[in-house]
Amino acid sequence: MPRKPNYDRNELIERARDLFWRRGWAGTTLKDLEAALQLKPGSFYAAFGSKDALFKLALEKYAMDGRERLKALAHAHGPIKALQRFPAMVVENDDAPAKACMLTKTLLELHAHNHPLAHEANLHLLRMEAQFSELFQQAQATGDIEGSHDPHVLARRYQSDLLGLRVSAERDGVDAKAIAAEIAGSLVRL
Amino acid sequence: MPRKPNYDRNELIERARDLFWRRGWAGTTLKDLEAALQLKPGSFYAAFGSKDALFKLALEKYAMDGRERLKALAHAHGPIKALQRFPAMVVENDDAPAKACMLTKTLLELHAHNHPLAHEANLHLLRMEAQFSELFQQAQATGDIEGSHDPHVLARRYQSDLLGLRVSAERDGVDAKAIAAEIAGSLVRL
DNA sequence: GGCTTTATTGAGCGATCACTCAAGTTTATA
DNA sequence: TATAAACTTGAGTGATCGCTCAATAAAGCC
Repeated sequence: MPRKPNYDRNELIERARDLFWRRGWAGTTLKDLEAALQLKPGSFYAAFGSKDALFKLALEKYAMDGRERLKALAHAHGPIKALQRFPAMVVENDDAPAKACMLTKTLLELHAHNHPLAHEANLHLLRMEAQFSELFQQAQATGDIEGSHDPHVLARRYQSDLLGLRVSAERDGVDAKAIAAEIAGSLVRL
Repeated sequence: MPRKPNYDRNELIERARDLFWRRGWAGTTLKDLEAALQLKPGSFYAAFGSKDALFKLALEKYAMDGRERLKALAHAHGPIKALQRFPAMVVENDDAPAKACMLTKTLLELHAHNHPLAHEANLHLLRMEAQFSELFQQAQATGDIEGSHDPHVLARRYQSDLLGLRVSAERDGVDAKAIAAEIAGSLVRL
C-alpha cells in the first residue's frame, strides 16, 4: 500500500560512517549529514531517529567491516600471516576516510562524557581483541608460534600496538608503513 | 598606575589544561571554562583572547610537563631505565584528568578539520620523539643497548607503542600496567 | 480511480555556541 | 585626593546546534 523510500539505507549508513569516521562525533553536524546523505531533516529523523542512533549504526558497520577483513585475511593466508599482514593493510588503505581507528576516535572523544557511544566503541574493540586472540591460538595449534605464550596476552599487546600504529598513521610526517612492518616482524620472533 | 588581576595566570592555564585534556576541544565549552577558572566572559577574553588561544597554552603546558618528567627520570636513573619506567609512570598517574595523551586526543579530534591546533599537537609529539631518540642514543653510548639499531627508528616505534598504550589505558577493563610492563620488557632485549 | 499509508519537504523551534561591550570597580601614581 | 589605567561584571550578540511538525507528494491495494 505504501510508498518506498528512494534511497538505499545501507549506502546512507556507509556514507554517514565515512563522515563520522573523518570528522568525529561533535565535528559532524546535521547539516553535514543532510548534505552527504541528500536528506532533509524530516526524512533524516524518519529514517534514523537521531544523530546518535545513526552514529551507532555507523560504528557497527565500521566494526563489522574490520572483523570481516581480518577473517578474510585469515581464510586466505592462515592465522599468523593474517596477523602479520593486517597492520600494513590497515595503514595502506588510501580510500579510507582516515588512518586512525574510528573506535579509538569515538572512545577518546566521548569517554570523559560517559557517552553511551564510548562504551559501544569499547565493546567493538573487545570483540576485535577476541578475534586476535583466536588467531593467536590457532597459530599456536599449527605450531607457527610458541605454545608457551598466553594468546590473550598476545592479543592485548597486538591490539595496543595496532591502536598506536593507527594514531601514528594519522600524523603528518610519520612513516606508518615502517612501524607496521616492525609490528609484523615482532610476530616472527615468537 | 593600574590594577593587578586577582588570579594566578599559570594556575588558570593548568586548570584549563585539565579540562581540555579530559573533555577535548569541542567538548569543553566556555561555560565550563568560566566555571572552572572562576572568570566572567569579559575577564576570560581580556586574559586569553579566545578559547583556541587558551587551548594552545594548555597544550604547551601539557607537552612541557611531559618533556620535563622524562628528563627528570633520565637524570635520576639514566637513559635506558628512564625509557623503561616512563610507560608505567604515565599509566599509573591516577591524578591525571585522563589516561590518554592530550596530544593524541587533540590530533584525532581536529586533524580532519585542518585545525591549527592539530598541527600544534603534532609538533609537540615530534619534540617528544626527538627526546626519546636522544635517550636511545645515550643508551647506546653507555652500552645498555646494541649500537646496531637506528635510534630514530627505535624512538618512532617506542612512541607509537606509548600512544597505543595510552589509548588502551583509557579503555575500561584493559590491564594497561601489563602492557606498560611488556613495552618496558621489550627494551631489555635490544 | 479512490483510499490508505508512508516518504518528502522546509520553515522554524528552543537551546546553546563562542564571544562582545558598555558600565562599574579597584589600584597605583601624581 | 584626583586621575589614569587596568580589571571585573553580566546582559546580550548573531550564528549554529539537534531536532519537530504540519503540509504535500507519491506509491501499492482494492
